[in-house]
Amino acid sequence: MKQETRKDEIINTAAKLFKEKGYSAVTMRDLATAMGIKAASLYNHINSKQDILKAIIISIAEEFTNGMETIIQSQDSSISKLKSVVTLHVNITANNTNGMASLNNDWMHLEDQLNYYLQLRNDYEANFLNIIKEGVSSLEIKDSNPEIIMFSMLTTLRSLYLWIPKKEDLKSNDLADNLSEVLIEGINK
Amino acid sequence: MKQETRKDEIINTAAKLFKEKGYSAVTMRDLATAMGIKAASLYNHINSKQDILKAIIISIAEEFTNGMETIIQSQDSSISKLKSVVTLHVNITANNTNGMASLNNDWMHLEDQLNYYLQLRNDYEANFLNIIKEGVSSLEIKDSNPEIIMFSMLTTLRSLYLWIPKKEDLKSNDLADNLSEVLIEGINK
DNA sequence: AAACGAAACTAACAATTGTTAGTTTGTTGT
DNA sequence: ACAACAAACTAACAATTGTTAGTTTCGTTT
Repeated sequence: MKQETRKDEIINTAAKLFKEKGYSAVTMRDLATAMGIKAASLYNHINSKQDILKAIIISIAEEFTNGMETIIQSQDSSISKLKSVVTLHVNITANNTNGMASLNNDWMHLEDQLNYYLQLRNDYEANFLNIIKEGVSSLEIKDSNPEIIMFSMLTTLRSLYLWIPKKEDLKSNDLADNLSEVLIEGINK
Repeated sequence: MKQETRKDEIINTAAKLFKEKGYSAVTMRDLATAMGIKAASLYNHINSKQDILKAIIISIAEEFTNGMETIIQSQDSSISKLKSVVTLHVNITANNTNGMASLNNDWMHLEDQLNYYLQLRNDYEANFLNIIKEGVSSLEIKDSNPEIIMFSMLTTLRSLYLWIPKKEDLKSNDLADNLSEVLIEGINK
């Protein structure tokens, strides 16, 4: 663990506030109050409000990109790859619940980095969809509409940030296993 | 179809803008420009920005409450009830895609009506969970964690507003059927 | 023609926004 | 004791916010 700088504290506090009210509704004075300082003091550590959002979102988006890269390069079966994707989401979300809220809800308020973010997201979804299509080809996965399958899985995974904090008792591994079971095997007996 | 009043036009336009940038980031001047008038003119038709949000969210929330009421009073099997819930979400979302975005993302900016909204949502989720638990009891549904099942289904259904506009070709009935299949039967062959 | 009402307008307001400039405080290493 | 530096402060700014007051426009009804 690297030691947390004052800048990191600000970014983490901001992520928490952004989760509660969204980027636009959080003022620099709100953030300063939460830090126990005055708004102007924040600028000793950060360049702008926008820079905070950028720091929160882009780092997580790149984590997903890197994780997906590893998964598609593996020689696992499609089902096994999908389970890895579930684990990837559970792990990243468990490590940065608040940041995931910004990624999900405030990405459209990115300015300079918006196109870069969208490119990462599009690539990620294309890779996700490919895993499913390969699974259909290799007869591992039912021949349903692959986009519906991806949509269903991805939206569930994207909403984990809302759910993980309520279930602290449930270990990450257990959650990933249970989720994989529900998403892949279904619920019908 | 009742004929659309000017007030309705404003509310619908607002819902569209709220979907794109969120309630807090949309100004009354943005809304006025989208309507082709000046900001002050909006107040001939609505009382406040907050009232617009209220009008969007509460009516949809009550639609869900009423729909759920009908479902739990039926004598259908648990699986059949779940399929009805899927259909309920698909229909309401298809009818008011933009409003669903506000319901999902901007409910926390409700002021006077926040507690009422939260009560409706809690009751809805409790009913949803009960259907699943009854299905487990009656051996219709696998004995997985019922909360994980609900979480997975509900977050997928809540995200439909993002997805339906992209798939105009897919008919509502087909979408509901496909989604039920994926959510209930799983994807594993 | 007169009156009415719906719906737009101009002009302004008080409050809040993100941010900057310049200054003070307190700790740390020499 | 002193210099250096990180990190806080006060005070202010220009722009933007939701909203109000009062007025004008114009088609419909009397």
